Amino acid sequence: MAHSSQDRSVRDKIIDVAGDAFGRKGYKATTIREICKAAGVNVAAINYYFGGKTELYRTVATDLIASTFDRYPVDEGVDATSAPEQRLKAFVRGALRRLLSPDGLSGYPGKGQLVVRELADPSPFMDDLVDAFIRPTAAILADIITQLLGPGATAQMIARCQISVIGQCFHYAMARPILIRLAGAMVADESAIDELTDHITRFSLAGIASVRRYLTDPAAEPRPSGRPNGETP
Amino acid sequence: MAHSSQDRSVRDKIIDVAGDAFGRKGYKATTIREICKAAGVNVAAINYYFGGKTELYRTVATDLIASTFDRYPVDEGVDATSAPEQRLKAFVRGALRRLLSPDGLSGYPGKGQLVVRELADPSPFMDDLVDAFIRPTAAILADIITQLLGPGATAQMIARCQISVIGQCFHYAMARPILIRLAGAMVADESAIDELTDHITRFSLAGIASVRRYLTDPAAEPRPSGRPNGETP
DNA sequence: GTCCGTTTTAAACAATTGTTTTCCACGACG
DNA sequence: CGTCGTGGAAAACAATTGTTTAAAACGGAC
Repeated sequence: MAHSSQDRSVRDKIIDVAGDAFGRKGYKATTIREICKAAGVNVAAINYYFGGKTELYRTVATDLIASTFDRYPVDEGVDATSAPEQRLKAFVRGALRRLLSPDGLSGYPGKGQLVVRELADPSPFMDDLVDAFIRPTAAILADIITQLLGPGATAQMIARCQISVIGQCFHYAMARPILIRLAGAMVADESAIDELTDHITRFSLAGIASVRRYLTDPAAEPRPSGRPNGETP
Repeated sequence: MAHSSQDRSVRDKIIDVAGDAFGRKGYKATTIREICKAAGVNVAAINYYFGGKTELYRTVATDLIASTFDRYPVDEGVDATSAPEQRLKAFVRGALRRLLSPDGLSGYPGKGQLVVRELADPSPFMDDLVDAFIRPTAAILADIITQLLGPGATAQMIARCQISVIGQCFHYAMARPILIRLAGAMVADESAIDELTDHITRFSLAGIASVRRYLTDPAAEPRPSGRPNGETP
């Protein structure tokens, strides 16, 4: 029987190396010879173990996303009975961890870029990934925002707030090449992620509250930002 | 003398077709034979007119971004003397137009995807593009946000608010494959862009105001969102 | 009409790609 | 010992790549 016992070392080594290569250069630009050279195995090994380059990529991508969601759960232990503000904060922190942690989905340079590439150039099995990981995650965020917006919120309002929240998180991962050029190296240790979490949560809670006010009273548009010194004329 | 008069038709045809191809499949996966076939020219034409595949790509990418920024200016005619709220709204609308307009930077499917790819896999000349287009744009947004935050805002605060604003805009372009799968087809006509502009501006003005309040009084954290019925106990 | 530079064409080129085939090593089991 | 099957290695394979070459077609100037 094939693929037993210590095959794992070879198989896993290939997956590990391939993740880095696919992440750094993309599917098409990555050659199996380059992967095999880095992994110290023969070119035939990939067809032997995975059946082809395409299947190897599917394995790598699925493994990477699954393990990342496993390591950084969506709700971070804050369940649906908590206050929505707490849940939002946990959600944001989880998203940032998945995206920005050195071992996460946008680790740079390396396998994390694979997810960004997947967005720019979806694989044939993008639908499976969306169903398995994105859709449940989006549902949780929708639930949180629905609570924050209160009754009367339209589906469109909820969707837009969802994107406003998740877009802030994603941008750090998606636009990393730009951000690095604009502001220098990005650090993503635990404390940096915590600070970003605070900012995005604060920003988003206020944004959602503003949308809620608009929902309640569409006539009253937000005032020109709070006065610096709280004197009211 | 080379490249005179009606060369433009051939050259422009190649640029047009190549933009679509590079956008749809990426640089590496796009073959010059495929471009030439679609353009109805010989394979040698690309080396003749552009000097090679790489230079063709550089031409296509630069042309695309430059023409888009030309068509949709950053400030949309609202200059630095206007109220920062107005300027922010104009900035957001401009960004959304550049990104989402059918002839814009993320037209789908087609040449627009090229910009998203550029972020996932920066070309050697990404630096030039950042200097020419991104940096000035970011500076304008930074100026607006600085005004909104008032005196005392740190560079880090400004930068984070910048990303919070632009991240909301970019997400519609970057995550389009996901958004389509989650919510169905995306429309991006003028009225849809206007509605998005209103949402993002409202959301962001409240977010920035909240950061400003935190700047003034770090102890007072935002309350758990406004009460549905304005009764105060 | 003739000439000359420009443009276009078809063919060939060398390099690289993913995949397949063929062969060798080696340990288990009868 | 012999046999067989599994895991791995080199080589060969067919297809495709970007690029170059060399010759033909074109179009105005004189």
